[in-house]
Amino acid sequence: MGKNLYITTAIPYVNGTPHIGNALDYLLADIWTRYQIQNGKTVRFQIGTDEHGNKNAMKAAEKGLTPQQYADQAYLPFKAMAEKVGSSYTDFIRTTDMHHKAAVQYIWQQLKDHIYKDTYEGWYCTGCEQFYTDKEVELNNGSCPNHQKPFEHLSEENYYLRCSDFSDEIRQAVESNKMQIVPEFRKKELLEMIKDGVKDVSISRPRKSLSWGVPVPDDPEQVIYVWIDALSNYITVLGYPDNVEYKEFWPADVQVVGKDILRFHAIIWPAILLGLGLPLPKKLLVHGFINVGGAKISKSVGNVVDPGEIIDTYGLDAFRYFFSRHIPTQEDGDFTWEKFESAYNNELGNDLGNLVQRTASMIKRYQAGVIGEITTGEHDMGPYRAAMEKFAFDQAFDEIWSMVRSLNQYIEQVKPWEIAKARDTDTEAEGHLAEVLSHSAGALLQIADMLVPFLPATAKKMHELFENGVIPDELTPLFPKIYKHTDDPRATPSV
RNA sequence: CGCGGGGUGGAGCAGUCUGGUCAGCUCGCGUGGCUCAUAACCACGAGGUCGUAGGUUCAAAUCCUACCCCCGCAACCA
Repeated sequence: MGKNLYITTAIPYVNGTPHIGNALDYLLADIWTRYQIQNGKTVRFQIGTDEHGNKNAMKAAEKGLTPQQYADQAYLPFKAMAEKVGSSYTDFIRTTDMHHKAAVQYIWQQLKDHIYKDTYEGWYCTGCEQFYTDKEVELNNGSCPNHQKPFEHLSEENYYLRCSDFSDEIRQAVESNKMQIVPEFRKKELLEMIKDGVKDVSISRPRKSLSWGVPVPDDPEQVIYVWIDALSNYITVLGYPDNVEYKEFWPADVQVVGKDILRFHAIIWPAILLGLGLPLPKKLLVHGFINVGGAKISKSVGNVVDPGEIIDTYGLDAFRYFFSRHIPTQEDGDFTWEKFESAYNNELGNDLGNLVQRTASMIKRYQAGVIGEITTGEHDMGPYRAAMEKFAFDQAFDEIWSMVRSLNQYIEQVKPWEIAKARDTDTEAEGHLAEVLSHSAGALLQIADMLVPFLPATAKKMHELFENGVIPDELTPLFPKIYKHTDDPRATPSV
């Protein structure tokens, strides 16, 4: 049985700071990974950084560093971010790794039959050192907005990858779900895009316009452009080509990508793989963007949300909770501090946290903390698993929460506090009470199991609390109330 | 007529393929209950012409037609 699974995340360009979109990538992949591990699978989970390109070279020059020196520090915040959101990644790849660079050149050579040289013509700004599309030129009335200089019509030599060689194969793979694009509407979008075939893509730049990158083999005047360099990380990180262990993990089971980079992953990347004679990834999970208060996140608007700030204030599990339940996995989602805090206080605090608290507290109060024989929860895991399999994490949470609600209702119905009182007069009450409480503990353990992929720390605390048979002396609330962005209902109303 | 997604009580959504059992869920709001618990939990309730206008049908949120509005994509924009 194929027990080895592989999940990848897009590697961000290090020119810039990690943002919440990167965090979402890491989080989604991590949830899936933890779920699979919980089910006994072996999972490789890759993350990494894209470190070549002009922008990095320019940044480096500004700081008086070599590009490599710059990259050596610029990738660290991304690594820190992945760790901050609790990503249990197994591999971190940098495109400046020696092995990666060598592998990229090897890949180029393998693709030679599909590579040709051609002349690219377009509008160039000498200030930006890059080409602009006709549309952009038109939009800016023919001169570069950054440099106030007219665009020049230039031509340069580029190597091209003949993606068109693979048009039919790619389309067929998408249509048949051999390479499944999730969600379905992204698949439609893509099929529409490639219905007339896929276009060839330029995969190199002259050294003069791209100084920082992997040289094209046998042509020192050309440097490999981002596509082959960055996309191939998904296999080079596994050791491709020399370490045959890669075969145990490739093809990837899931590749997590943002909606903005779907087409690179669904067109160029498959073309590269097909050219190499490698199988295509089984699934591309396309997630949406996160808005803040209904607006796009942008630095100029000043509505940038720092995942670190959320985590430092509310805790890691609270962050993971909101972004996996209230940001739909496959569509755009909306973040506001008010929504976040309300979900934290009401759902995590009241529903789950309080349930754990009241159960533990009753066991302590009525049975000196001794739980007795725990009845395993019997909730039907089918719908939960189905939701997990199709990356409907919000639906998985709905399942978990319906269990939380049921348990609260159950406790309300059987009223353990009354049974406890009845013990003086009723000889059967003692046993009945023990049964009720151990049933509750069992249900909570099952809830904890379902929370493992999402809220690992919370799940662990719940396990520790109930599975040893004895409730520890000190009970600390799982999610203490925090009112920084919403009104505190406990506050004395000002008259 | 570029392509795709969507418009359901104050907010966020499900239901639409396979018409009736649909007007549902969560949050918020109101009333009551309870006291084990993090002012929590439980019950009940108010609130919607299911974007608009036509049509098909015994019956439409669900099918058909037209229109309005929002959003995404439209290939080198990491």
